[in-house]
Amino acid sequence: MKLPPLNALKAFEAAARHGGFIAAADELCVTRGAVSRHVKTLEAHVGVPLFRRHARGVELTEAGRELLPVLTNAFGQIAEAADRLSERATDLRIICPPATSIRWLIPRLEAFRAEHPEIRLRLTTDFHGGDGYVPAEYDVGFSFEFWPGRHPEIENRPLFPILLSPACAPAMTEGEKTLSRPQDLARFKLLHETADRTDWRTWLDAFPADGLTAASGDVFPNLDMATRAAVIGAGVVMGDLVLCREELERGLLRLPFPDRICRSPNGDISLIAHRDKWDDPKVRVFSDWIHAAAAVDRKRCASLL
Amino acid sequence: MKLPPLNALKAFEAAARHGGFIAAADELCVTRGAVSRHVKTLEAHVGVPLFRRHARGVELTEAGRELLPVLTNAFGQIAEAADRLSERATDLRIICPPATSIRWLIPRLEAFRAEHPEIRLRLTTDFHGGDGYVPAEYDVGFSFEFWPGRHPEIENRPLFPILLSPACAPAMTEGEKTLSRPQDLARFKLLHETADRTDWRTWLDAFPADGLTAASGDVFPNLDMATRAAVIGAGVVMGDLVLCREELERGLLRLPFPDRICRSPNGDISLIAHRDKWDDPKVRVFSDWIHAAAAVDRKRCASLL
DNA sequence: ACCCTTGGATTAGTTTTCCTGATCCACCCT
DNA sequence: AGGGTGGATCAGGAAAACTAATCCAAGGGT
Repeated sequence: MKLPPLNALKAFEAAARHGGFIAAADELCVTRGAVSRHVKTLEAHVGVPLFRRHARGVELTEAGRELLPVLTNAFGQIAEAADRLSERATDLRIICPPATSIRWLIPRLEAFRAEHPEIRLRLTTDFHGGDGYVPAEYDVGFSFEFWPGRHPEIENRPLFPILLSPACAPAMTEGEKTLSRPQDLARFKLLHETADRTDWRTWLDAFPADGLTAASGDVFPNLDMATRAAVIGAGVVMGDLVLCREELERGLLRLPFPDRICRSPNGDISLIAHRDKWDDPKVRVFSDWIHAAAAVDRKRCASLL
Repeated sequence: MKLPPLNALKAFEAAARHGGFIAAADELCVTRGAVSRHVKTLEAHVGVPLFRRHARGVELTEAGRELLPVLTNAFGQIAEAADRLSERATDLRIICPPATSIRWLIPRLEAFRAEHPEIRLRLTTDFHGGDGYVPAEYDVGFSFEFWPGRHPEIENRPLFPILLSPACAPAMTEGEKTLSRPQDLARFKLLHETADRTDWRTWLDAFPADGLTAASGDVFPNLDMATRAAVIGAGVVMGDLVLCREELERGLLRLPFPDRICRSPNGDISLIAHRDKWDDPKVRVFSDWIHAAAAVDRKRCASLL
């Protein structure tokens, strides 16, 4: 199991692949003499000739023909792995859940790209898989501040709070059958961002309403879609005041109970990353930039409570 | 697809596998400083740290953990291929058909081994496959001098002639129903070394006997077994005078027609090898030795005709 | 038959890489 | 606090790889 000189192997592989020493020398940016010597070294090491020399070019021997594919394959795998690693150095891989991504992150990313063109962003808009954020696949993620069972080596840095209050289309708060008291909610469809209905449960825990539970209503795959459903009058969503700010400002959604705002028990929306990742310069740049952007929302939230 | 420095990769692989630079340095027979430098070179090349340095030893980063198995696998494949090539340098791979092997080659090989302990022989006793002698698998082979469809790059070097004459157990040539004239063969079972019965057809072409054809008789997988069947009185084999010489001398077989000896149309038993193989020193040594051994039989044959 | 081109081998001398050995440093363990 | 372990660093020297020039053998073209 003693490995031949690796550079000689590389030279042979190039020569065999090209069918000539000159072409190989060209690829390796050396002279043909260097290739010739490398091949000779390798032949001396394994003890069998790998090329049959003719006046006009070389031809692989049986032994050489056996060796070539192994080397081409091995070097290919190595090059591929090295490339993947290099991508880590330049690319910043981000994972962000749908609503936060489409409503908060993406609108801000263009400015980041303009300021830091040297960092190539690769955003995945999705929930974290069953195992949560995986350091091997993503450099940073957006998630809750608190999450049961999160790996202890993963650190989070809070961005802005999650403020919850029911939100609905303006038409619902007008006319006869208006939505003005919590009890009125029983007459409307509740819109849930998850099947477990934690959104409404949390709010109803903070502000109980007679006989009202979170059990009823329609379920959506994420908060963005539940919010959009509320905009088109399908029901009342448990709005995230940061993420649905635009609809509130444009009058597409209204808060029927603006003094009944509670915070998610999962804490703030946060940047999460493996302990070591924070030392990575591109992660530091991104984190700093994102925190500056989030500071605006954080201040807005403080004025709401 | 630019490959990192290969020696740095090797150093990293050893360090990662051992979990420490000192152990790696030990394996590579260098100092730990050298390993440290190699790893640093590699890290600079791919742009990401591969080890997390602690006061007490190192630990792979996510990136390093991704790279290690690729390298271990790639180097393993290379080492394996290199080993196989090295075996070609020291081993002499021979293929020889059964009768020639057991009756001629093997009895002589022990002497060769004693004279040339530096050459490791690997003998395969079998017929050549459908494609004939394959240079990729065997250095030299024993075969007929002439063989239709043999690759033109394969050269043969004749060893000794194939002399054919019927042979049978002594009892058959004695007593009443004796085997003394060719016509008497009709009363005995013919023993064939192949299903196509070329052995007897060849001899009957040379020495026709009234109404006698090679169509009848028992078939054996090879000449050795057909000859052994003749010794125990199962019938008359078309004996190869070189290969059944021992039985003839010990009186276990007799030639009922000692003046009716013909040569095989396939020419002599020969050493065959790919054109280039003959330049290989160990092939040359073997070939010279075998030809010297065959010269004895060649001379004996000359006196028989 | 001649020359010319092509492609590899060889070699002396230089550049580059690699390694050593010493020293330094950080931390753990007692 | 101090000894021990494991890695980082650096100057100097050994080893390797490379270049450039030259040589050589075999086709191909005229």
